[in-house]
Amino acid sequence: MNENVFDDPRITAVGLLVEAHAGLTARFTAQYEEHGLSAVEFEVLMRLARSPGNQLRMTDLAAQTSLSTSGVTRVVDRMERDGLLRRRACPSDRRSSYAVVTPAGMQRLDRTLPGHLRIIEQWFTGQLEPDTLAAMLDGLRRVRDAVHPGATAGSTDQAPTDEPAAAC
Amino acid sequence: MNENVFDDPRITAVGLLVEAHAGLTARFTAQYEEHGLSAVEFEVLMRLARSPGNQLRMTDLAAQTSLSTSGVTRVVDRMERDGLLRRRACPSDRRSSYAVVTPAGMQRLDRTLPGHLRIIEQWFTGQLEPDTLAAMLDGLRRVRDAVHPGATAGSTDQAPTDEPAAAC
DNA sequence: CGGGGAATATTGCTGTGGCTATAGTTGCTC
DNA sequence: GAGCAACTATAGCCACAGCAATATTCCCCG
Repeated sequence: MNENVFDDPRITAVGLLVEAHAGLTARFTAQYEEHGLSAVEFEVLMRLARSPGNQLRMTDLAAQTSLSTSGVTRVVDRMERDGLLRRRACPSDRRSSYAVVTPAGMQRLDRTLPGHLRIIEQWFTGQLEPDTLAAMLDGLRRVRDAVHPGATAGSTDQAPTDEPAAAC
Repeated sequence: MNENVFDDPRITAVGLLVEAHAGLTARFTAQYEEHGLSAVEFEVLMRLARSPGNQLRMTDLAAQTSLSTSGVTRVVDRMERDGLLRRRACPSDRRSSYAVVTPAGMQRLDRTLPGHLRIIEQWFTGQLEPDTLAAMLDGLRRVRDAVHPGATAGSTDQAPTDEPAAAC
């Protein structure tokens, strides 16, 4: 039934997009692993490094990545074992703990980023105008927020959004 | 060390892109699962449905998706159990077996595609000109081929590329 | 106070997928 | 024709991540 749906050019576009998406994922993953990182580890490292003090509470880290809280627990376990991260208790709330990037972690990230940039340049150069790229990233971000809210700002109703809560 | 790398606008762009990429993946995955499919299951279904006879050898299916051959074995196991696919022995080569989409599988794909198209439209509409989209998809495909060759054509040196080898 | 509900991190269980070994098949060479 | 290398699919073992349950801590309302 419905044998020729795929002659529809829109369906072909879906195929191309899925294929392209898978290809980009594979490319990124390969580049991460050249530097001994998995995709989620890179994501974690980048999120932490973009945060004040290079640290984030476990819950916030989960909200800002594609991981669940239990996933964050285990990734941080591994990365702590590998010396890229360090756990730090929050003195003002003994439930919370912070994941902090170690110097080794920052160094690893620094080593990984140039190749990453190279992929992106090689990918976009001559294909998109900067304005179009900006618009596309905005569109993507909006789509993302519709599904995974709280990625760009603090996620909980507590307020470590600006400052990590005093000495925390 | 190197505390302020992330003030570099290029680094910000990397962050946005990674975030956008993760967001798009999450959006797609959520839509797949609305219809009881995982991302790889959708990929498999689409690949098979785009192939002549709605079928593909296990090896070729692996080459055209982001899965290994053992991964394909297990996904086909599940989808066969769910009635979306069917295994079919190849009479001319008793090593090979085909995965064929069942009517139920085609129906499932047909039900999933409209929502998928809706996401893509909602995502691109007003953001990109058709020419730019085409150029970007081409660029993505080139990047993909550099890492995961053999995705768009037959992958082995045998020749089921045009016709499924006689009665196969 | 103090008790109940919310929040936080972790652990057990399960499902999934990659890598490697394995068994069966094919084709090529001598 | 026999032997051998390549190919195909699968099974075993491992790593990884989500969901649900759990323990601890916090906060608020009485």
